[in-house]
Amino acid sequence: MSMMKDDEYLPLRDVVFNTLRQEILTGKLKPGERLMEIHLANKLGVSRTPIREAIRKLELEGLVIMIPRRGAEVAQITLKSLQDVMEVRRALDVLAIELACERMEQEDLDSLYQACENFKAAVKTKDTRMLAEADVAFHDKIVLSTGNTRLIQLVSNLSEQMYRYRFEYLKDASSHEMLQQEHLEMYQSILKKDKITAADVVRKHINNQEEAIIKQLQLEKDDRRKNV
Amino acid sequence: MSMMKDDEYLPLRDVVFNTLRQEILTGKLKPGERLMEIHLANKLGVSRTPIREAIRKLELEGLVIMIPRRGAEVAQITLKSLQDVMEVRRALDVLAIELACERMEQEDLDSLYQACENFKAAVKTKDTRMLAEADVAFHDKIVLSTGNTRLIQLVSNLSEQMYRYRFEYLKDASSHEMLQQEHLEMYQSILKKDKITAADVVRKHINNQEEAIIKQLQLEKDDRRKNV
DNA sequence: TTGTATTTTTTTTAATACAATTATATAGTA
DNA sequence: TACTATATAATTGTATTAAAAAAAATACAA
Repeated sequence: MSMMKDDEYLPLRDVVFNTLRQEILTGKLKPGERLMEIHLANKLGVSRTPIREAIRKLELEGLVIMIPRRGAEVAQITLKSLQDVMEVRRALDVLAIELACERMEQEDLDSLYQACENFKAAVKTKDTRMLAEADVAFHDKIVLSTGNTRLIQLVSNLSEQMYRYRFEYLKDASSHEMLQQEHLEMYQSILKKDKITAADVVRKHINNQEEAIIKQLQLEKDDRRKNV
Repeated sequence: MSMMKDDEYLPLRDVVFNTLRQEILTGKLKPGERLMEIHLANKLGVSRTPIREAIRKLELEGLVIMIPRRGAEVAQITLKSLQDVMEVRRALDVLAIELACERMEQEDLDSLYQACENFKAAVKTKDTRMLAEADVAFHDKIVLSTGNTRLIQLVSNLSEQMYRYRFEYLKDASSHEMLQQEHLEMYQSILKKDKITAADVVRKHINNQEEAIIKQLQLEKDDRRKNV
């Protein structure tokens, strides 16, 4: 009698997909690094088939670049690609918060306030990982409240991709206070159903992040120049 | 048949991907229809491997729903899914035209005007296929002029998905004049670099389309009720 | 007839085998 | 040395095979 918790079955291709995705987002797999099938298959203890299927999905997500008959490699992080992502994210986050102003129920609002508080607590701990999670949780609540499946999917995708850049940036403690303040402003404007202010805050929020990340990228570049 | 230039080599998986995608978008493959590997492999004269890889990509695009160990089927068209897509598209098309106002060069503007004229010509022919192509061409020019790779990818994806709904709707000749008029207004506002008007026209454009498509969906529903 | 086991078939999943292509190393030549 | 040609190895692309699971068909009992 197998005590079946078999509900949690995930095809190997999806396990591989999630694994590779995570490694790319956190930087374990570096930009430009080649994804060789046999190599990955051995490393993960599976055959090439699920590896290939996972790579197809990563390709469509833009995390991986395919060159026919040469294979896949981790997409580069460039200033341009960052700006492209941010431009789109800004538009979608503005849409999300505008819809949230229309559609959030009292229950959602309470839960959003709680997320604000959680972020505040995370700032105090200075644990980057917790901070990142609290930040994601806050933004997720807004996007989820729109009820728009497509939007939810796209934003979660884009914002996860940003972690390729953002994770480093969150280590800079000087910005934490500001993030916290902006979260509160977002909450308040949604509470007042004030779309215009809400949109402004979001834009400011994204702009700040973009700026901070660009600074980070610049630093890395300088480092490379010095150290190599 | 190897009459294709070696430069234009496309892996079978991509050929299959494009083929299936097109069949879903045009409705040859109907919502809910199962995509069975051996069947498709025989039909397209390839092995199952490229079929599977193509299905993974369609899955990520949202055109196909995967049920583990049961297989893939064509995603359903519902009023909700249409509204979700349109909500996102509206935001991204507004972004695109705003960026176009900033970034279009004289050359691009001329080419956009040409696209307007082409659409006008297509309206006269009353050939739905030509009309659809001319419409896509016009919108593509705007999006491409932004130079934002990510945006280009997302919009092309979303707008193609709309063809699942829109193709039928374009058969309704009564809307053609209006579409043509709206294209011209877009061109003119980009020419004047008038973001606000441009954004308004785009919103109106999308709203009109959404409305028309909803009407179509409603009709189909009524038809089914009567005929079955 | 209805409901439940049991077997068979179909289908997906995963691994493996083979072919085609590209990258790399080596040897020969000017 | 620099360059080309050729052989060799590594890697991707495609097909096939084998295993696992689900669906369908069948048989049997109430």
